[in-house]
Amino acid sequence: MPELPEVQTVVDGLISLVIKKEIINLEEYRVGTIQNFIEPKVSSEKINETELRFGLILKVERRGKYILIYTSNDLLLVIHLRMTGKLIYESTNQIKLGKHVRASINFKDNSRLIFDDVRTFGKIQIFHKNSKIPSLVKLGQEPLSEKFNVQYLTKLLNGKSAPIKNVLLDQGVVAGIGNIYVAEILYRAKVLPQKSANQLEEREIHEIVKHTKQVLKEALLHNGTTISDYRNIDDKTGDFQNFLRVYGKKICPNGHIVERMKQAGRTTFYCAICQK
DNA sequence: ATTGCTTCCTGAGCGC
DNA sequence: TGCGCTCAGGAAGCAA
Repeated sequence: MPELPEVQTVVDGLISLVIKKEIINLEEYRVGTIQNFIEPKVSSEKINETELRFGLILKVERRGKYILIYTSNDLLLVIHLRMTGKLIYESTNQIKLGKHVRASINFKDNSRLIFDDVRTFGKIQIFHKNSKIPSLVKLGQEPLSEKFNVQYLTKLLNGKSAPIKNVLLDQGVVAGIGNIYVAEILYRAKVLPQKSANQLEEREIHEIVKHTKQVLKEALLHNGTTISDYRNIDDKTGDFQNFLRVYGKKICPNGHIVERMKQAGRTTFYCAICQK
C-alpha cells in the first residue's frame, strides 16, 4: 500500500537511476495497464503505445501518490501504484519477466523499468505535459508543504460531518495519506478516528497537522513502510513497519488493547484509551 | 454538496 | 491436499 513516503522513495530512486535515459518504447503485458490519452479517441483501432516517441526522461516528481515522469518529447507519464504496484529497475533486459509484470518502460541502453502489480489496479497513463489531468487537479495540498497548516485544514474540515479518518483519506483534502499513516497520525494526535471532522478543537487540528508532517518525515527517513508488497525501485523493502504504533498492532505503546473497526471500507486501528 | 457504498483484482490465510 | 470463504485496500463511479 504505497502512500506518500513509499511513493517518494520510489521517485528518489527513479531520479538517481533513469534521469536522461532515452525511452525506446513502452510494452504492455496486461491490457488496460497503459492508458494513452494522447491520440484522439475517434477510431476504434487499438492504440499501439509502442509507436509513441517519448525521448529522454527529463524530470521525475511526486504529487500525492502519483509518480510523474516528464520526457523531452513533451509527454508525461502518470503512474499510480495503487495497492500492489511496484516499479523495479533492471539494468538489463535479459531477465525473465515475473508472473505479475504488467508493463515495462524500455530504455535505449537495454535497461528497463518493470511495472509489476499483482492486483492489477495500478495504471500508467500517457498525457501531453501541459494537459489538465483530472485526478491531479482534484488533489489537496501536499502534507509536507507549508500550505498544509492549521488554517487550511480547519477550513476544509468546516461543515464536514464525516469521521476525521475518512476526511484525511480524501485526497482532495490532503494528498498522499493512506490507511496506514492515517492510523499512525490519529494515534499520535490522540484523536479518535470516528470523531466528526467538524467537532475537532483547534488544538486537535494543530496536533493532526503537526503529527502528519512528523510521521511522514520519519517514514521517509526509513524509506517507507513495507507490509507485504511495497518495494523500492531496487526491490528493497522499507523499514517504517518496525516503528508503527497502532496499524496492525494488538497492543499500543502504552500497553492498551488496540481496537479494530471498519471505516470507509477499510480497517481502522485505534486505541480507545489514548485517543479521545 | 456531502457521504458512503460498490467495484475493480489476486493471493494469503484460515477452517474443515 | 484442497476447497471455499474472508480479507487486504486507492480511487472512480454512483446513489441517496
